[in-house]
Amino acid sequence: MSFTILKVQFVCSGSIDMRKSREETAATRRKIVVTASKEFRKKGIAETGLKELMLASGQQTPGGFYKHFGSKEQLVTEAMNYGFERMLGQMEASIEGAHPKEAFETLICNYLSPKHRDRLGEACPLSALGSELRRLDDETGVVAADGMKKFIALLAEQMKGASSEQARKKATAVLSAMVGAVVLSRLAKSAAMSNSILKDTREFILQS
Amino acid sequence: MSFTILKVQFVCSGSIDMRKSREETAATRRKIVVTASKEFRKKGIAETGLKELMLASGQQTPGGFYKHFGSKEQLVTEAMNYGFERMLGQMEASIEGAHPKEAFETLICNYLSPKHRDRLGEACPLSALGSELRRLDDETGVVAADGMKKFIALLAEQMKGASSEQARKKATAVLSAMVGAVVLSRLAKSAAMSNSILKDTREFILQS
DNA sequence: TGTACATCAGTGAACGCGCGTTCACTGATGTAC
DNA sequence: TGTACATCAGTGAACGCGCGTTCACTGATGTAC
Repeated sequence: MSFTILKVQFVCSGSIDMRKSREETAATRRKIVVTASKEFRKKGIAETGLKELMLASGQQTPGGFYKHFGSKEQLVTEAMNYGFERMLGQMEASIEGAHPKEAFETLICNYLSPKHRDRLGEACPLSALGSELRRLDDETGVVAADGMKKFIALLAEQMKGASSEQARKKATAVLSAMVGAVVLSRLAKSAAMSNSILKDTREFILQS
Repeated sequence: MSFTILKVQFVCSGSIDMRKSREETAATRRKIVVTASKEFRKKGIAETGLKELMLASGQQTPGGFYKHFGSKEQLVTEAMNYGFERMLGQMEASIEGAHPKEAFETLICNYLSPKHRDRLGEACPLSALGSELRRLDDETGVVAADGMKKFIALLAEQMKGASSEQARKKATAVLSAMVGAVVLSRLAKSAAMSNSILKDTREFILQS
């Protein structure tokens, strides 16, 4: 048996190590995007400060932020992009190999679930940030609009019975109901009301 | 013919009149609530400053704000209350005397219209502020949740064919689709896409 | 492979700015006689 | 009804605070020889 010690690093209380390896730098950048993506969805974009974000990403001070991004706006764009790709990726994974009808039901039931409602950090950006998205800069707006289009396309693909035009129209309305229901369920003041918004909308869509 | 001049007031460039009559004071307060209600919906709550709000309400400085309200939060609560009452009042007025089926269609078509989408200052607070509402203080949250409940009840009333329980369930899902569609239509980057979101959702609801 | 030096990720303090809020002041309104 | 005085809506400047952003500095990493 043989061990090769590539690197031994002692990290003390204060700031010891300065410049990081390229690998570590890339990891830090990724960490910031992922953390931002979650925090923005949880607390809102304007309400999430860069200092807080850097601390949550394992940094000790906010100053290093601008070694990775040109501005907060740029991070918002990247975080939004990551959020949509992550969500769409998970949705695609959840229906891999399933038949269209079953796949459609899986997508709707996962989206309209208490779990999705409650796990804001991992939630769909459309429902988590909905009304805020229209006020972001152009580039981020395009990212959000593209995410929405891809989501509609994913839903439409599971409607093999209908023509592609009919499928797109129904998928559009279904996504509207999904997003609205999750937004409203997070607004409800009682658990019963909140759950029933999800359930009523689920049944409405699946019976249509 | 006789004229009775009750009051002649010369308003010059600077600040001339100090203390206002009770009537004027009440008018100022009302103006602030109405202005806030519109600006919050247009630009977001965190993004709308008190100084800006006071200027838009005809005041010269922000200092007088606290003669009317204890805090910005209190104004948010009142503005939200006003916004919901106004919207629900207009909706009820729009279907006065109509038969249920026709009334239902009128509500859906007005809500899912380009006019409603574009006139943010007069829009439904649920679609204008949607995802922001869940982060407001408790009192405002209750106002929003009550507004949502009243909206569902108004929709349910127009479904005389179904049992009251069935009506409530369908109304809940229909409101979800309405709110979601308007949020998404404001996110779309092309007019065609935006209009089709409204149209597709309108047809989906009315065919259900 | 070993040494000398440039690079640059992260630190920590500072910057200007606009926010919500406070306050001394003003003077017409409203009240008491 | 007329006069004297207290009230208080609105003014305008100031407050502390946290924000996004900048910058001189540090020292391990990565590069050149």
